[in-house]
Amino acid sequence: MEDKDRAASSDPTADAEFAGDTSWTLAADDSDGAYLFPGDRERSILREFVWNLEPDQPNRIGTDDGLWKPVQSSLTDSIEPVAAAPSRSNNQSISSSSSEDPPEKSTVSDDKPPEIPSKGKNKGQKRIRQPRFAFMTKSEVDHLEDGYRWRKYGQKAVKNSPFPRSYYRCTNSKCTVKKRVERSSEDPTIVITTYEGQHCHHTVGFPRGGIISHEAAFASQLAPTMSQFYYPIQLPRDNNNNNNSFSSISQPCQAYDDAEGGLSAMMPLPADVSSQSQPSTDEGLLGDIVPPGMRIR
DNA sequence: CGTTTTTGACCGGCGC
DNA sequence: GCGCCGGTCAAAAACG
Repeated sequence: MEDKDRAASSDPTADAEFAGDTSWTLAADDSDGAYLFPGDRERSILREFVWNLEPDQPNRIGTDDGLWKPVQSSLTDSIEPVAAAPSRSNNQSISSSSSEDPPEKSTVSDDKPPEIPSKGKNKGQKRIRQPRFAFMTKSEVDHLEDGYRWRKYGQKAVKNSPFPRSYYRCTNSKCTVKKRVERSSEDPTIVITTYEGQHCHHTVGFPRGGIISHEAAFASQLAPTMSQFYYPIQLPRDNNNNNNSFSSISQPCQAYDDAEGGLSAMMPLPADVSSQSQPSTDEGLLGDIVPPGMRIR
């Protein structure tokens, strides 16, 4: 059916040089101000990925020079990650619900009765999305290196976009973090990366330097704290941004309270990361990372 | 040979 | 109820 998928998934290896030209924009939940995007499509994409982005946010600031500016959403202090589930009627907070599955994702290994031909995953069990956030990266490389290892588990054609969307899962068997990557249909040089969940383990390290990347920090710490970490200056609403809310959404692979480390295996806090990761020479990984609004090139 | 990617099918939610 | 669409599964292929 969906054979349009394989459309033009740009060869990542082709233009490695372009990887140096990488700037990014973050879309977090409104707790720090939402970064809006040049096109409605991207905006809608990110609205879906991100909690609480106003549906009708009128103040989209997409300047001609391509500068995307942080916009204060009208949602002043609803940093509740509860709204992660878009428009569902369930009002339970995601606090302790680790989305779809029990840790091991119960692959086929378990007890899959042969009489169930379909992928009868936990039926009736409503999927509760984990906290997500997305950010945009100007890069020719689709899948940016972030210090974690990902396995691709799916690719779908995106409606109204020539570019497919790729789905990745953290290869750590105990980690349920997912990531999806797609290109902006309006600006093919922009990669929209969305993380869902939080890592409960360290990065595998980088080939050069072993620096924890910004993206990794994104993935593990999620929007509120992270954005504070990255744009301490740009955030006008820092006082509103009580990071306490973060604690409620950061669940380091809860349910994995095993020897692997649990909390102890968590990523360092962004503050720590900040002090040790100035990826000045990592152009091959995430490229030059600049704060939103400081687009390079 | 183990791991990852590819890819068609399936499933569930949502809008009409 | 039906169709669309996003997300996931899983077998097969590709890769190292």
